[in-house]
Amino acid sequence: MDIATLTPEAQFTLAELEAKFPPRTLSEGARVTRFGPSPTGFMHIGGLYTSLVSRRLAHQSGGRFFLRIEDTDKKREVDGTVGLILASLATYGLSPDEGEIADGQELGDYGPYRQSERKPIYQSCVRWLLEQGHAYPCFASADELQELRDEQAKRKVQPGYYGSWAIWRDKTAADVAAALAVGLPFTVRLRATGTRDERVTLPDTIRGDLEFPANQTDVVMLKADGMPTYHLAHVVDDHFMRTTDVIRGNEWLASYPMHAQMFDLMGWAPPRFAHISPIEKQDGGSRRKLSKRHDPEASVGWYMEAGYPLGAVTEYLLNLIDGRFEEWRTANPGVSHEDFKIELEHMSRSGALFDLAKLDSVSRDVVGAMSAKAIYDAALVWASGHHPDFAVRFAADPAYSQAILDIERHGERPRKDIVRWDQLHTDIGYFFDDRYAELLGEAQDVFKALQPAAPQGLLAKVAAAYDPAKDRDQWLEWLRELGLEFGYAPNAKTFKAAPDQYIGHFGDLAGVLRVVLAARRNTPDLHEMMQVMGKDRVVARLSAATRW
RNA sequence: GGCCCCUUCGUCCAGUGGUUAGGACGCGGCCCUUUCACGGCUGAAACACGGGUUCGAAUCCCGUAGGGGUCACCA
Repeated sequence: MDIATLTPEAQFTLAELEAKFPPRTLSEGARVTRFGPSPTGFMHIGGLYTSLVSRRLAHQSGGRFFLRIEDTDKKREVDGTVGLILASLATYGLSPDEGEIADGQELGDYGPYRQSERKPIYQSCVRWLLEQGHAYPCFASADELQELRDEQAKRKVQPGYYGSWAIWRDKTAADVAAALAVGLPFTVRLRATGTRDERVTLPDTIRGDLEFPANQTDVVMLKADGMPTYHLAHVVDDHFMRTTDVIRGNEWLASYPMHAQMFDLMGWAPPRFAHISPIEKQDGGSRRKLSKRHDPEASVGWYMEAGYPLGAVTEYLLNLIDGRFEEWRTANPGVSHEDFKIELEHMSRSGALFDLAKLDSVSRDVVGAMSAKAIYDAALVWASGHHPDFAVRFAADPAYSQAILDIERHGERPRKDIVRWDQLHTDIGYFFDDRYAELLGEAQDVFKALQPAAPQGLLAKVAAAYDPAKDRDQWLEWLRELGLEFGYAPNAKTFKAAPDQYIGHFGDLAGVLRVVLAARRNTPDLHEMMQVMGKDRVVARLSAATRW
């Protein structure tokens, strides 16, 4: 049998490949990690999660994090996905050190970083395995394989291509030559070496030692189109790309024995493995993986659209990765989350349930720690892409917009009322005159509902006497006295003690001013709000309201 | 079904033989207060179950149950 015809694209000897992709020269303890998405349409939050773990681990150890596009299944590939993956990673500050960084542009010496462009490498390795007798061609058709499985199901034996079920495993060279001669399509399979009672141990960084039966399945390594399966590609790539730590989803746990066997047959030392549990979602009585079909929040794009601050998503994920993050964050407020060192050993073995309420809470804290300028910049970027109307208003007067965001945000206990950028246009819209005008009708209804606790005369007086130079306490005191003249109790307690002697209390008065100035009853501190609005705007709104 | 993984408040984590089982989010109450937000105090809320081992078990062992994964020429 002519092995060369089975691997037509093989070009290298193993020694040549070793020389081409030499071990990396990195400091002791440096980890090389990777993210290997397949471009099938979107970027899953789990991919961001895994990338975050991998990149952190590499960088905090002085190593490297690379991106490898696992596009060996051309049928499933969706155009544009690579761009989406690159953009998602970049957005969250997770761009790789190596690999594809832009359309057609690659960084690093261990490429190409698209598996579809590495066929010669895979086939070279397979050729070697064929030569050693560790692999063989299989001409079984899809139908034949199906019959095999049906038969196995009928006899209630392990399904799969193994042992005596592996019909092409021990065919003669003549049989192979004959099949080849009639142009039958074929795959190349591993000649499994595992015996019945043999066990293999996986020293998992997160889970500790795990034991499995040794692999006995003659798994496909090369598909009929000459592309590698995940199994072969993983082994070959992580060897020649010199990965030290494979961090992947726990759905790969079961196939570890195959991988271990392939590393062994190739004569390579396997990397360290860490199998992480996927983020799950409550579904009725049970939990399941976040799915693209049913859960919009499974997509990284969802968080971008919803206007979650980038740091909020990252910090929430960091919480799931390492429970000590929260404690660290409390002890180090305002410090970049980049400074937190994760430890795989602290990752939970069970899958975490995605909790939106917790994300929101983390987001509140993240935004709370941001400066008005930082919030402005981030929110404007978001608005430009997702809420153009607001973006225009917001960008018109940056100083004004930032002053708005700075209200009650500069002290020891900043406001924590912002969760996502998309709430901004409703929360602070009234500061902008055009938006305020739109809200006026509703505000007047509320105002009227407040009658008789809304004396226009009082508004006129406030407008006439408004002096921005007065500090908060002075102004409040002044207003309190004015309110008293108009029948407002100085505080709720006094009012409650004698409700029939007053038309309301100071809080009601403040409420009236809020409705007039902001077209809503919930606003930040009145005094500070008025300061930011400026005297002209305040007086104009108050004066106009005397005619409501 | 075989193999494998997982199991502490609703959720995310602490806890590695002796704790009133701790924190965070969420929820309730109280306080602060010009509304909202913040903040403070406080409450309800968990060791899946059954056997062992031990003076003593959330912690160790064995079962059981439940959940999840995997058994493709998909990754």
